[in-house]
Amino acid sequence: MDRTDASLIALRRILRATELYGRTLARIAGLTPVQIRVLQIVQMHGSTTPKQISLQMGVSQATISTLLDRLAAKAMIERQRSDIDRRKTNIVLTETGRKAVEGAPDPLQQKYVKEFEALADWEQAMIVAALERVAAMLNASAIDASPLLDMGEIHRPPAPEAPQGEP
Amino acid sequence: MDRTDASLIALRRILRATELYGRTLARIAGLTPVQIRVLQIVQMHGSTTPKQISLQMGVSQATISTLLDRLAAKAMIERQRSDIDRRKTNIVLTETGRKAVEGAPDPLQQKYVKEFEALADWEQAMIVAALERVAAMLNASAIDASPLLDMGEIHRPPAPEAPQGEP
DNA sequence: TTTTTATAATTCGTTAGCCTAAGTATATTA
DNA sequence: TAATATACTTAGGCTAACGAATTATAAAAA
Repeated sequence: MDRTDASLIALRRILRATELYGRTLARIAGLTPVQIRVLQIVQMHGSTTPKQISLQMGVSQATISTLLDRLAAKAMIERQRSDIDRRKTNIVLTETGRKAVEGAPDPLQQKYVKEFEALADWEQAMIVAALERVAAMLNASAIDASPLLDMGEIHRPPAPEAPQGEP
Repeated sequence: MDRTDASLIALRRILRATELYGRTLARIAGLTPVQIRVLQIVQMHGSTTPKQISLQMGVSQATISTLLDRLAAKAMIERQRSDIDRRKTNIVLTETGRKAVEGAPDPLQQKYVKEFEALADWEQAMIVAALERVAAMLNASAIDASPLLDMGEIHRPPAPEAPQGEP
């Protein structure tokens, strides 16, 4: 079989696995995959604005707005009007939200990390190199990658109280 | 940085890139990503049933039913009651549908193939090996891979008229 | 053969996610 | 100060997904 095909097939299997598994896990957590993602983003910043979230997720501000409505209704997040620039709203996790996001297993994390860490050193290195190559190829055009870089650092210590963007 | 983190970050970038890019391309084609996926599945089988499609996509039959409604409304597919088992409905592409799915660039294919094929031989081999390893790790539990394997074979010749499943 | 159970597909009602357009409040700049 | 830009929300409309109920048909059991 052609190598291009082989790589595409593997990629598709990866996409499919994460998608299906993400749905399942989200149901368990009582949240949707997207909602979990929002919570994760908020947590990793400690505090963010809707604008920031929408940029990071690649959806419109309006979408985030309603999404935040739902999360607020579940008491997962709180909106706090910024004092510096009163157009802005700081989004922070509530205690409930913090617990939810920490309890909610990350689709990738959960299923993958354990096995990855059991691999031989050279194999880990190879996989990282290959994945990064692929990501670079897919990202080659215009899609901004930097905000996502943060998303890996999930075992970062709980975010501090101090909101960012308002030094 | 930790290698596990590095691999997770790369994976996430891959997921994000395909998701965002898929949306864009779908809009161009006048179809949603999911609709394109359904058309691809139908094309590759030549003819399938809603049940089959739902299994392959991992969604419920009900979802497929409404999805097919929309595709039928756009004259992309046709429903044909099976003569063998009259509970079943065979889904076939119309001429319009065939053109749409062949014209609609596959999100992954389009963006990725060109660069992949420009890589050195050893690098291609390494990437395939790594991706397959990752896919295997993510799939470790029971998600069937076989139907998906087909999805890579997109440059297969146009499906024949003869419906499958009804020899 | 008749009854029961299983399967395939659809319909209905609901929820989530996403978009665009329009509106409000606040900043910035000319 | 007036014009413009930015941040967010609201409203309306679509797609996608689900579970439950329904209909038609097939297969198995009595």
